[in-house]
Amino acid sequence: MGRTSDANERLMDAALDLIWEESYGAVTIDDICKRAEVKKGSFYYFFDSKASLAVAALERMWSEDWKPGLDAQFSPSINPVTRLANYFAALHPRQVELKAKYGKVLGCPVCSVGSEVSTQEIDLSAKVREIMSRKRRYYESAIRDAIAEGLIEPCDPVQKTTAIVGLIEGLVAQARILNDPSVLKELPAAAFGLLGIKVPVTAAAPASASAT
Amino acid sequence: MGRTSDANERLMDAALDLIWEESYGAVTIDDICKRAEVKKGSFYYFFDSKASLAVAALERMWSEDWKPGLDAQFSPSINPVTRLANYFAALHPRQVELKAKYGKVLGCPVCSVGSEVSTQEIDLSAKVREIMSRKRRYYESAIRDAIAEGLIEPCDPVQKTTAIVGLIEGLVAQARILNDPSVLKELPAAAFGLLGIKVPVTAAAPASASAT
DNA sequence: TGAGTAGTTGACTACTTAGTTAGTATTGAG
DNA sequence: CTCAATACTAACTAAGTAGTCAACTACTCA
Repeated sequence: MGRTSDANERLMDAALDLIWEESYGAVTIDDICKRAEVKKGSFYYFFDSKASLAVAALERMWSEDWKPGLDAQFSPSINPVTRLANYFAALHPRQVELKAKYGKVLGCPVCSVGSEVSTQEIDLSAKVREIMSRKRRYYESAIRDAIAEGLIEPCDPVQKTTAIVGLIEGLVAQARILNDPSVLKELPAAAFGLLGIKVPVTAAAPASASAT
Repeated sequence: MGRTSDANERLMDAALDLIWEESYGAVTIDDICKRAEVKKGSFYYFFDSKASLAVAALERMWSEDWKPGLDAQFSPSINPVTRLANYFAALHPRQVELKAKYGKVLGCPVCSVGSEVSTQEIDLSAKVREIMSRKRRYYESAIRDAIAEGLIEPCDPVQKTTAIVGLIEGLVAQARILNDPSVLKELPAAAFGLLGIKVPVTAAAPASASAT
């Protein structure tokens, strides 16, 4: 039934890259079309606006890139403290890699876009909140398991997760602003301090995830 | 000698407000001129570009609003742990107040702008880094004093400050994204956990600062 | 095979934006 | 009072921007 195309995927990829490299507001529909090698008429064939493209692009990023990696890293088969330790330890090399590839520390596209558009673009910020909430569940579940197994001292896992998310986001944002991934080296120790663990369990798994 | 004016100050105030309420990229020079009731010709009489106006506006915000408040709150005459406790405790009511005034949680303009423009606008992001670095010194000094006075366990104050800054920024950003100041209620406990203090010294001073 | 459908295109409009300029108004110092 | 420094303005240009559309193309499946 008719012609096939991957132009919509090229558009989502181009949009995500550009928004990540620059910012949501700095990227125009023309820029996205140019990078995706798609004419503007085709853009409007697939999407209503830059905001709706961004919503689709973020959802795609979640399901294609983030979710699979997080499912593996936060597998309940892994010791909950190890899950967290591996995840925290992976953030620094990840941003180093991004800096090597793009010349800049790019941080987290979801948080950057979220902070930028939260007072406008309601559909897009709803999607950002949705993705952040999905990601939160991995941390929260690990923290809950750690408490149940007596690996960390009892606490409210919801509050602890909020603090952990804040710490991660904040350090990642700092790394972007300073264009310096090294602040993320503090993350494992700081996060474990926050969780009330003195000696972090040193990572055993291969690490290297694509999330954030 | 010649005509006097406060148009440049009106422009800086308008720019800061608009950028804070929306974002750097979403605000145009025309918007700023309209809010400041200044014609565009006058804008270009005082400033070269939106970026140079933003640099001036941030510097003005620092010297007029932030510095005086921080100097008072972080006075060396105050117990260092109390300095931090009061500061942490003030962030939640501050964002509540902003939400009441503007209808939205606005977060921190410096961090938001910094994250948005860090990969472009080099002068503006240099100014952001400068202001963040100035603010950092207040925390760092309090942490150093607290260590010296044996109020918190010995640690590297530079690393601890990085973690504290990350936690604050991250929670403030979350509050903006969720349009909900209540995540900041976690800040004092989380920050003290990070610093290795079990029972935060309850605030004694009047609180209410304008910073962040 | 051919017919309908999914996708593509370039040229178009209407509008917004940054930035310029030539001339005008206001002020304080002398 | 006056004149030179400072500030202001309306009207302008050139470029960019979102969004539209009618005609076109190539694919798939019946």
